[in-house]
Amino acid sequence: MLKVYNSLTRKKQEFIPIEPGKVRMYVCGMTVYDFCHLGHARVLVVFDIIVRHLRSLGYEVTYVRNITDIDDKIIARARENGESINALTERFIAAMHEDADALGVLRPDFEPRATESIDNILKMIQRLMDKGFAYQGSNGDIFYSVSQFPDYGRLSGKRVEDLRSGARVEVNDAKRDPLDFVLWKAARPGETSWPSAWCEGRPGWHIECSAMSTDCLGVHFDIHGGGLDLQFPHHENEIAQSEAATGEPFVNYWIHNGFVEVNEEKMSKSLGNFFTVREILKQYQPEEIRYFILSSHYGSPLNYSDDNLKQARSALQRLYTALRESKETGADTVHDNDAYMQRFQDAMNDDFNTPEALAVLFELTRALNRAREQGDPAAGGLAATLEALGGRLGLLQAEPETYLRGQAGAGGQGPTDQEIDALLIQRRAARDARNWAEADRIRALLIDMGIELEDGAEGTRWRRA
RNA sequence: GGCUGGGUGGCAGAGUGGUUAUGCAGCGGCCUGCAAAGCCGUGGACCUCGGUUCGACUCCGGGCCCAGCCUCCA
Repeated sequence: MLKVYNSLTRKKQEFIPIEPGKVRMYVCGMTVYDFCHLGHARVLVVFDIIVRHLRSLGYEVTYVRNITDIDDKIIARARENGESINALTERFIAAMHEDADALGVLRPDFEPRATESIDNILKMIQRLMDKGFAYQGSNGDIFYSVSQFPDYGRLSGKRVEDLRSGARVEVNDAKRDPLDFVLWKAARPGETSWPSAWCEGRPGWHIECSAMSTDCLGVHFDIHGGGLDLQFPHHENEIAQSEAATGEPFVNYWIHNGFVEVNEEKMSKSLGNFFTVREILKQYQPEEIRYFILSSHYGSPLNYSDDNLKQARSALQRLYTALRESKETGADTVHDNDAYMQRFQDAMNDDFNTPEALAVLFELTRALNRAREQGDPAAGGLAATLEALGGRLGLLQAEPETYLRGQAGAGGQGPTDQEIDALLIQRRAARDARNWAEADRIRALLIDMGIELEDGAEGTRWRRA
């Protein structure tokens, strides 16, 4: 039985889809004006494994992840760069896809863009106007009237009165209530805009997700996800808009992933303490980033540090080393590994507990190494199980030797494979001559270059540490 | 100030009312020319103060501390 922590109820609950056997899921994606940083990578990877797990349970999943390709920051950045909005967003959409692909993130089934959803957005705003949930402010903007929606604040656990008295809300005379938010923003001269019944303008941020999600998935769907920072106000506003417009419940399960932190502080653009995926990829292999993300529960903070990435690397090396040895052993007898499969499944069913699932992988690895050393033919089956379960997390799908010899860590420096092979031939000669001093000298040389050796029965193997 | 989540061994990170998490690092052993990898064994923890209980790291209450949201942010 799958259990999911639902932000709406603040409880772990049994997951029951609206339509048996099917899951409809929407995740807030990127605003494309810059490269993805680790925080974005976490969203991509976390919901990727959620989709993978749901599918492994046999659900037919429709996964939608939107792209916000029009907003204030995009407009500002395009202006700074002196390029068109379209050129800017296309560039960063392509970059995002590259990063996601590198991290082994499966593409969503639909990837709607705000600028391609204007009709739906306008229709929804019109419905909100018709039903009295929206009004035009004195500046021409269309606002959502929060006081019309009694449930406002349920998702984020906030009370409307508290929000008003907190009043860190921007002062805007055009609004009737400081809590009201923009649905349609009147365009200033020269800004990208679309015609509407009210004025030339562009969509507010929150409405696009309401329009795109209900368009792709229907007015009522199963899962809505995103970073914890979207819980309020973005997701709160989505609920208010969607439920007011459709008169139906919007979403059954809200899933929010925790932040990536740096030195115990949220990684964010405004703090400037972020690391982009491509920066990190200069130092680490993509799978190491993926492992790092999965090594903590999706809802917990994830502290970014070089040390933690290194730990991810060590862990992956252990897993791949076991796989490499066993593949070469070649044994592939059937073995009853149901216990491991079951424990893995149980872990994932418990609110996608990836650290627990990884622990199962390591226990499997120990069993595998032991079996192999003892010449137990069960090794082949254990290796196959390890690879299969790793695959459910999007891990361990590379050729072990390819991973272990890695290209990263090099970051452009470091010896080439040819240089390494040349040194290994020299060392081999020294060893054959029992010239241990020379052999050890060459080994030390390689270690200095970040290459570790393993002398085995069938020769010497190496990997990049 | 309001609200949310959290404080676990050297580090990372799960979990449980009474039994080994797991990985890295450490220590001892096996293996190895020596290493590495691997295997076997091993030390080490549950912020604090009360309460409930035969028994709490795990449940309840107070305190302290941390992060986050309340403004754009994954």
